Amino acid sequence: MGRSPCCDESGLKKGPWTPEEDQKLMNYIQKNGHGSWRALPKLAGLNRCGKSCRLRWTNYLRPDIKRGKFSQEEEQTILNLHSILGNKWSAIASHLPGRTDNEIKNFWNTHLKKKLIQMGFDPMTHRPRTDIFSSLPHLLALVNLKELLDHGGHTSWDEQAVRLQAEAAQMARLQYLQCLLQPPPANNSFGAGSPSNLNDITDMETINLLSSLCSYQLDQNPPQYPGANFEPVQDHNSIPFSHLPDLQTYQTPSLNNNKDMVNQAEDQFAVVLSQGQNSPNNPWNIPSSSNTTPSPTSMAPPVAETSISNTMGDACSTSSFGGVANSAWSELLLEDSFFNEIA
DNA sequence: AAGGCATCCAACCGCAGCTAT
DNA sequence: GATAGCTGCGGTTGGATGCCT
Repeated sequence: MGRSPCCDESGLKKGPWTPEEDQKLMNYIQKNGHGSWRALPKLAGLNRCGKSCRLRWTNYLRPDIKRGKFSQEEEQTILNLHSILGNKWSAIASHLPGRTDNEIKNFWNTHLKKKLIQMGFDPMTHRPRTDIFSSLPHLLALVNLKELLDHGGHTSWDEQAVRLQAEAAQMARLQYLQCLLQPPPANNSFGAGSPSNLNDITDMETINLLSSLCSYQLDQNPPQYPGANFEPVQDHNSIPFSHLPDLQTYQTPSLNNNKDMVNQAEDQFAVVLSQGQNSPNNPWNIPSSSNTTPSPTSMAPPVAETSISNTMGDACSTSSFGGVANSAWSELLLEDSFFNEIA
């Protein structure tokens, strides 16, 4: 497998393109097509290597390139596709007309990745980070500052630290549970401990987590996730992804009945398990269509995921965890109000 | 106003896959 | 099958710009 020597050749210009060079390249390609990139520079009268010409054309000069800020829809598409495809920028770009792989890659690295990290999600797996406790000192500092500002510092540091540790543990449980409830990407390249197939979520640990989660005393001293003090959403139009199940207002008859919540969630698992991996209720079914760009009306998750997530949402809205632990967590990354609170 | 720092993004580098010989 | 050449892709770099002190 030989490497192209073109860029190593001396005497060829490198660096930013001048308007004159752009014009030469455009004129040539519009007349003749690019043909062989290696031969193109000479034919077009450019002192560049073919690779540089190709890059300049595909990333900048191509007439169908869309410029400007990424829309929220595009952001969402990138998030969705990246959760399935990983760093396959060209594949992702093929679903975003007018956007180049380079542009998407830059956008990911400068915006979306940071959002995920700050939210406590692993940008590679799109799942909650398991090392949540490593960020505890930072969270403690944030919340302590907030407490001081809100309440004049009536709570001691130790008391807050103890409370926050309990809350962080609870949140870790929530995130882990949510991790289990999410479908894995196609290549399934997660680290140790991630569920690799449906059977992996049937263990007692999952059920114990559910029980633990639901037995938490939500009505007494509801936990406060730093920066996530959400008021119930009144204006649905203010949510950028209003097509999603509304977790704040969704009500089940068993909202305050922990036992029913556990039963409901376990029943949901049972349905999925009894119907097997190919069940339409199985949230682990990955859409096979190559055109995965979601339309607003097709964004609702599979039945099982919706139901369980709503169960989670009930608990979460009661416990002020709302924005963090629902199954549509990625949508929240785009909700600036939420993100700014965290930051 | 000026210097330092952070962010953005166009462009480069090097590897991998494919095809031709 | 081995080798060479070409293209595409993803990671990284560095200059330009903006922001902060």
